[in-house]
Amino acid sequence: MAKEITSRAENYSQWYNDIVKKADLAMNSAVRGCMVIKPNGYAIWENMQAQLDKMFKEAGHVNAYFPLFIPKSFLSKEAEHVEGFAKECAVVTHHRLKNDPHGSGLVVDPEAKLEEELIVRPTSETIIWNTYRDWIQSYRDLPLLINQWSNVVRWEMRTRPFLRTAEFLWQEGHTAHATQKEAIEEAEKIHEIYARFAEDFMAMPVIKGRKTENERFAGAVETYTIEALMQDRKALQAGTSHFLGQNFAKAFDVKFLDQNNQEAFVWATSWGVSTRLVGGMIMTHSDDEGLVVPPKLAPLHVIIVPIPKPAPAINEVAEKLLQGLKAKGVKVKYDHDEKKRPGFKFAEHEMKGVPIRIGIGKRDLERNVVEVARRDTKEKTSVPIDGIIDYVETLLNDIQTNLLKKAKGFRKDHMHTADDFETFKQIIESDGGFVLAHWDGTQETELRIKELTKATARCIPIDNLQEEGQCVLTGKPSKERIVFAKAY
RNA sequence: CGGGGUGUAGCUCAGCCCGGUUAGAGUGCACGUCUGGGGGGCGUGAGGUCGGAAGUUCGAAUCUUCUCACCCCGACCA
Repeated sequence: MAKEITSRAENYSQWYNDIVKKADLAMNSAVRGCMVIKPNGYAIWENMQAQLDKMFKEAGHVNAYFPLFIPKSFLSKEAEHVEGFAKECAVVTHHRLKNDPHGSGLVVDPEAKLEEELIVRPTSETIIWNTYRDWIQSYRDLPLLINQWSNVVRWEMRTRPFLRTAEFLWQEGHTAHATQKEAIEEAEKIHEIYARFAEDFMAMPVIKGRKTENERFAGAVETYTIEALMQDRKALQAGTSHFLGQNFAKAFDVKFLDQNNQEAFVWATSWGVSTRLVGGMIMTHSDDEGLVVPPKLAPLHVIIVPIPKPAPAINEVAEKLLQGLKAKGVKVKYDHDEKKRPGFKFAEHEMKGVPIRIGIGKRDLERNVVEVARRDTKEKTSVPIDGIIDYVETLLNDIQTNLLKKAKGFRKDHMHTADDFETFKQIIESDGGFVLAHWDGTQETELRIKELTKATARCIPIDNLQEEGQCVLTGKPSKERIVFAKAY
C-alpha cells in the first residue's frame, strides 16, 4: 500500500495537513475556517491546559469566565486596540429568526435587530477592564490575578488547522497592579512560565524576547514573546505576554486609592497561549512517518501490540504489563483488535505518535522478552520482561529529553548571523531559519526589510548581547542584534 | 473584492468535449475465508436527490441559463 503521508521534502504544508489528518487530531468543519478538534487532538490540548493551569495557579492566579459577546462600544474605547482587531470581528446584529413568509426556510427577523451590536470576542481586554472598574477601589484589591480559558474568534482570510483558525481555544490572563514595576514583573514572570512550559513539556526550544513596536499587541506598551523554529525553518510565535501600561485603565477608568489616599490608574498585563501550540508541537517533532508527541503531552504513552494477534500466553503477559505500568502512572493500552494485522497497527500508532510500542510475540515469549520500539528514533530493542516497567519509565524520560535535544540541535543549525544585506537576503531565501542582524531601530527599516525579503522582526532577545554594529539595511549605528525570520 | 478552478458512493476521483442499456473505479465499511514479526490475498454485500432550480430534447451526470457552496492564487492577517 502506498504511503499516506506526503514527505516534508516533497511538500511541507501538505505534510502538515496529512499529519493532522492521519494522526486524527482535527478536521475541517462545515464552517469555513473553523476546525473540529478530534479526541486525539483535544487530549493533547487538555494535557497542555492541565499543566499550564497548574503553573498559573502556583503563580497565584485564579480562573474566572467573562462573556463571549462584547458590546461594540467597548471595543472602540482603546484606540490602538480597536484598530488592531476591527478588521477581523464577527458581529451579532439580531437576536431572532423567523420563517420566511415567502417559504424559503428561516430568515433573520428584521424586527429583532439589536440596539447595540455585539462583537464575538477576538480577545477580552475590553469586557474585562469594564468589569475590573467595579472590582477595584483600593490598593488592597490589588494585585488582581485572573485567567480565563475560553474560545475567541478572529475572522481570518486564510486558515490552517491549529496554526490559524477563525475560532480557537486559548487562555487569556488579565492582571491589575498598583505599580508599573509590579506589572512589568508580572508580564515577565508569565513570559518565563511560557518558555519553561515550551521547553520542559513541549520539548520545543524558544527564543525569549521583546517585540518591536511594529509587531506589538494592539494596545500594549511592551509585548514579550516566545519564538520557536519549525522544521520548514519558519518561525512560530508561540505565546505572548503584554505589559499594557495604563492604557486600558484609562480607557475604562479603572482607578484605586493607594496607602496615602491618592487616586491612581492601575497597571495592567494580559497574556495568552492557544491551540496554536498544538501546531507548534506537530511541526517541531513530527517526521515523515507521522506525528511525534513528547511523552509529557502524550494522550497515550505505550501501546502494546500482540503479534500476530491476541492469544492466551500473550494476553497474560500484556495484562501484567498493563497493571505494572498503570501503577506507575504510565498511560498504556493493549491493542487487542483481532481484525487488524500487526503491520497495520505499527503504522497506525506511529502515525498517531505514541512514544513507545511494545510488541509481544511467540518468539519473544520463548526468550522471556518483549520488543520495545521508540517512536522518536524508531529503534527496536528486546527487553527482558522482568525489568520492563523500569525500562519504560526511563525510556519515556529519555524520549522527552532526546526530543528537546534534537530540536535544539535543529535550531542551532539554522541560527545565522548576517552583517550585510546581501547575505541577509540570501540566507532568508535559501536556508531560512533565524537570522541575527543589526537594525537601526526604526519601523521604516523593519517594514522595508519585510518588503524586500518577506522576513519580519521576530523579537529582540532578552539579555541580548550589547555590541556596536551597523544596521543590516541602512548602515546606521546599532547596539544589538535582533532576530529576523519568515514567520507563520 | 479581482483572477482561476471544482461540485458524481463515507473519502479520492473517472465518465461530460461528441446526450442514448441498470452511472463506474480505487479506498473505506459489513460479512466470510485463507493468512499472520511492518499498511495482506480472495470472495460476497451494503452504500448515489450526479450541488440546486429552470430550460432544450423522444431522452440530460453530459448541452444552455440562473443559482448555491467550496477550493486555489492575489488583496488582508500572522
